[in-house]
Amino acid sequence: MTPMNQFLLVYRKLLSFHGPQGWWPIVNQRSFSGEYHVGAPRGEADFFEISIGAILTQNVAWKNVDAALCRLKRDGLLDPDSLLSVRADRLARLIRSTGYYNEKAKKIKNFLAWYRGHMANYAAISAMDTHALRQELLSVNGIGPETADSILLYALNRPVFVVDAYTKRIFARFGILSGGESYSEIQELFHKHVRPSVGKYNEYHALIVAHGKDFCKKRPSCEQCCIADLCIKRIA
DNA sequence: ACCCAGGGTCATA
DNA sequence: TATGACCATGGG
Repeated sequence: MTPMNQFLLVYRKLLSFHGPQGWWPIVNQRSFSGEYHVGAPRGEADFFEISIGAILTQNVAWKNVDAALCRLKRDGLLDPDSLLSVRADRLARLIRSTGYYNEKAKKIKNFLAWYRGHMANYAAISAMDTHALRQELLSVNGIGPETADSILLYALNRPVFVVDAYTKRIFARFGILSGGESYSEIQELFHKHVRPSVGKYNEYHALIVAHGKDFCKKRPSCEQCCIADLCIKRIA
């Protein structure tokens, strides 16, 4: 009997301990197979709102992003044409709560320029190959690997695993990773060991973030942690 | 008064 | 390629 895939084992433990996280469009219904149905983003509006959210949430708590998105909606600005025409300083003021607001206002403008430029409209994007699309996103100044993959997974329903600092920290703590691996090396491991599934990748990343905030912080507190038995470097 | 949050870019060696 | 400075608010 082969030992259970560690990546799947951790997924199951995190899911049963924390429960479904309800990140971007999720229905949260259990199917008979035990999978979660993820509400696929439908159309340009979902794609756009999730992409802007992915940019705004860089290195900041989601709560602050939600407030900013609400302000943009309130002023009727959360669509491509409005955000293209709004002045950068007004945009920055509206997204103040997300921190780095001047940088992020530029990033949003850069994303929009790409979106409206060189044939990259929604129909073209939807038809694009995932790898080519990822390269396109990475070419936008302000969109790095994690944001690009978040957009691919959560806004465009592509089976791409999103790696973040928690992922590295948690998996290094029980010896699957050394801690020195690159983003793409870690991503390849997940792609290899977790069968491609938009729903599972969606939930897994959200669970890792939830777990990281509660337990596997920089100053860890492994008591009551559902994967404490897997931790090699257990502190306190 | 710290520390951290659903990162990324740029300059430097 | 690998660090370090920088961006900056809000909550604990």
